[in-house]
Amino acid sequence: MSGARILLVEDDANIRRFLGVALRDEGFEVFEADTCKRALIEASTRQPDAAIVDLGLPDGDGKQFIAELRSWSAMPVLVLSAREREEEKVAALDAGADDYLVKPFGVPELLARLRALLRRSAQADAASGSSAVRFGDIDVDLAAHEVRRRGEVVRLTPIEFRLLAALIRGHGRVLTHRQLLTEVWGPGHAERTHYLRVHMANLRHKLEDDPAQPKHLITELQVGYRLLGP
Amino acid sequence: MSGARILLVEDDANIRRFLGVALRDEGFEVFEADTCKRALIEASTRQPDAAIVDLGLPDGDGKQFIAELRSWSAMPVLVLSAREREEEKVAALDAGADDYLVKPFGVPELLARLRALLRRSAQADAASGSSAVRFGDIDVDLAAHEVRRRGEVVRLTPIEFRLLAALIRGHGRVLTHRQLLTEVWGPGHAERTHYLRVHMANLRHKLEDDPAQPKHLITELQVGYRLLGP
DNA sequence: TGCCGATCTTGATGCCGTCTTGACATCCGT
DNA sequence: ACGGATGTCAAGACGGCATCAAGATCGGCA
Repeated sequence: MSGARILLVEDDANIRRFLGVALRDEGFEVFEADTCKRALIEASTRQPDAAIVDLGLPDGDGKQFIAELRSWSAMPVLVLSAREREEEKVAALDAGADDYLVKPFGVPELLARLRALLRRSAQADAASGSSAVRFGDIDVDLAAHEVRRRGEVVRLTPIEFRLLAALIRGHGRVLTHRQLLTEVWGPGHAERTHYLRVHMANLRHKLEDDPAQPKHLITELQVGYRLLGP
Repeated sequence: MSGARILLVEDDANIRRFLGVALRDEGFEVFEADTCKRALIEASTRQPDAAIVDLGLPDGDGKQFIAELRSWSAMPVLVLSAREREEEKVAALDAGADDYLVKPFGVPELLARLRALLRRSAQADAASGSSAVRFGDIDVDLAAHEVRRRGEVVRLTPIEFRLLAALIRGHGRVLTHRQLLTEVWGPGHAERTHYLRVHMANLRHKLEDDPAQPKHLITELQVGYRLLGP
C-alpha cells in the first residue's frame, strides 16, 4: 500500500511540516488541514485512505471531528495527542479512533502503526465489492485489473491497461496528449505523441467493434482523447 | 460486540489470571495459552475473534507466533510487552500485529483498544467469506493449514503457503509484486521481485499440471500475479 | 556444541512478449 | 488539392520472466 493518500490534521505548523515530510518520504500522498472544519472538507474531497489527527485543534475538539467523520466514512483514524490521561485515550478510541499515540513519539513507530491500519483497511476494501465501470459491452474492474467484453476476458498489455485506466479516471472529459503521456509513461515522455497513436490503436482493436469507427475511444483532434460512456 | 471470544497468550500466570478476570468481567469469553505452540493450537481450535499476546514467551518470540498466525488467519492481534524500544514496536507491528501496548498499562486502555480492534474486524467479517477454497483440482483449507491436490496432501514450505494464502485472499484480482512481497516478506523487501519468481515457480511445480502453462497461478506481466478460480 | 537436512537466497542464462520505432497510408480542415 | 495530424503495420530492440543450480541460513537432533 505505498502511495496511499493520508490526511494530516494538525494545527502546529512546525509539527505539520515535519510530519508531512516524513510521510512523503515514505511515498505517501499527503493532504494537510489545521482546523476541524477544514479537515472535514479535505476528508470528503480528497478521499484519503487514512487520517492522522491531533486532538488539540483550535476550533472544537478532535473527538468531534472523528465523530463527524464516522457518520459517513470508515477510514482509519490515528490520533496524536499530548494528553496522556487514560480517560482521554479511552474517550478518543470509543469515539471511533483506531489508534492513539502520545506525544512525543518516534516517527518510525507512527509509520509502523499507520502501515498496520492501512494493511487492515486494504483487506476490508478488497473483500467488499469491486470498482466496476461499464461502457457499451465493456466491463472494467480497475481493482481486479480485469477487462471483459461481452463477458469474455480481454487480455490487455500493461501499457494498454494503464492507458485505459487513465481514460476511465477522466471519463467523459477530454484528456490531452500531454496528460495521458505523463500519466502512463511518466513525465519526460510528454511529447512522444506517437506512442499514444500506436497503443490507442491497439486498444481499439481489442475493445471496439469497428476500430476505424470507434464508439468509445474517441479522438479529439489536435487535443487528445476521451472515453465516451453508454 | 460483547461476548466476543478472546485468546489470551501470556506466560506469567499472575498477569494471565488478572487479565482473564478483567476480560470476563467485560463479558468476553476468554481462552488462555502460555506458550507459542499452545497458542497456535488454541487459535485454530477455538476460533477466537481476537488475540492478546505477550511478546516474551518461553518458547520462541511472540513475533513468531504472529507471523505463523497471519499465514492463515486475519484475526486482530494486540501485543503486550515490557519492551518499549521503538524497534521492537515497529518489528511487531510489521510482523502483523494491529496494536502494541507497553507494560505497565491501564486495563481501561487495554479494553478500549480491544474494542477498537473488534469494531474494525466486525466490519471486515461482514464482507468476507470462509477459509476453505477450491480451484481446479486443488483444495485449500487456510485454517487447517492444509493443501490437497486431487485429494492428495501437498507439502508446502512456509513461504509457499503464505504466498498461496495471500493470493487466495485476493482471489481473482491481480496482486502487485509489491503487495505480495510486503505481505509475505514484510515491508522492506518490497522490491525483491526475484523472490517472487522463484517461489512462484516452486508453487506452480507443486500445484499445476503443466507448470509452464499455468491455469491458476497466472502471471500479469509488469504488474504481479493473480489466482484464477474455476 | 557440531552436524545434517530442508528451506531460502542469490546469481547466471535463455526465452518470450511487449514496446519502440520508422515507413507509409489516410483523414481532416483550409 | 495540400499539409499537418492521425492511423496502420511490421520488424527489431529491450527488458521482464522462468528456470536451474549453487551458496547461505536456519532449525532440529544427537
